[in-house]
Amino acid sequence: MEPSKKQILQALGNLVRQHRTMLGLSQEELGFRANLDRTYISGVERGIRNPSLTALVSLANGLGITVSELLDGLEGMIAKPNE
Amino acid sequence: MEPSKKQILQALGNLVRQHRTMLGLSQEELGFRANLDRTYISGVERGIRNPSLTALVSLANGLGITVSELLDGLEGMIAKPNE
DNA sequence: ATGTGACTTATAGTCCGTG
DNA sequence: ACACGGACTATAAGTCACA
Repeated sequence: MEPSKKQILQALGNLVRQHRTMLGLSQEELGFRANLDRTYISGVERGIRNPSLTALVSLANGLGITVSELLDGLEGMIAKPNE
Repeated sequence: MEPSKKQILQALGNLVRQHRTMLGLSQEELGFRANLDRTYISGVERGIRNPSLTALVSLANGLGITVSELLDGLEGMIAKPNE
């Protein structure tokens, strides 16, 4: 089964928020570190933004991790009804 | 030092091509598996496309790996003049 | 089988605000 | 500190014909 776009983006949002709060950062602070707009971070965490690879690298950078680390476990976070 | 957009996209292109050829797939076959146009795959491998997260997931899917696995080592592939 | 240029439509990403 | 919206510009998505 192909994961839906919505599922993918929500999984990303959860991962970003998880990492951000683990570091005790505000969305604003992460935005500053990642060179991305505050409202954009908000959109990513809410699962309504679909960042480009370069934006993902910026995000990971702001979180002090690699993009591979940021996305680790993403597919596993997607609910699989029956498999 | 912040990696440039060009460096990031070329690193991705190398990774995709690496994985694809390792599987003995043509761009066309990968395109079919990933539900992406053949010429889009070509653009990604040449580093002139900046795929969204959802496109990256499609690509990884077509390669039979996770998006984290696909992007593993990306930052390390970027030349670091002096560090 | 692939590289490439061109093209239209969708959306990434920014900036201004509000509660 | 964050969710959310409107409006905007830059760029990604997706496809095509041709070398």
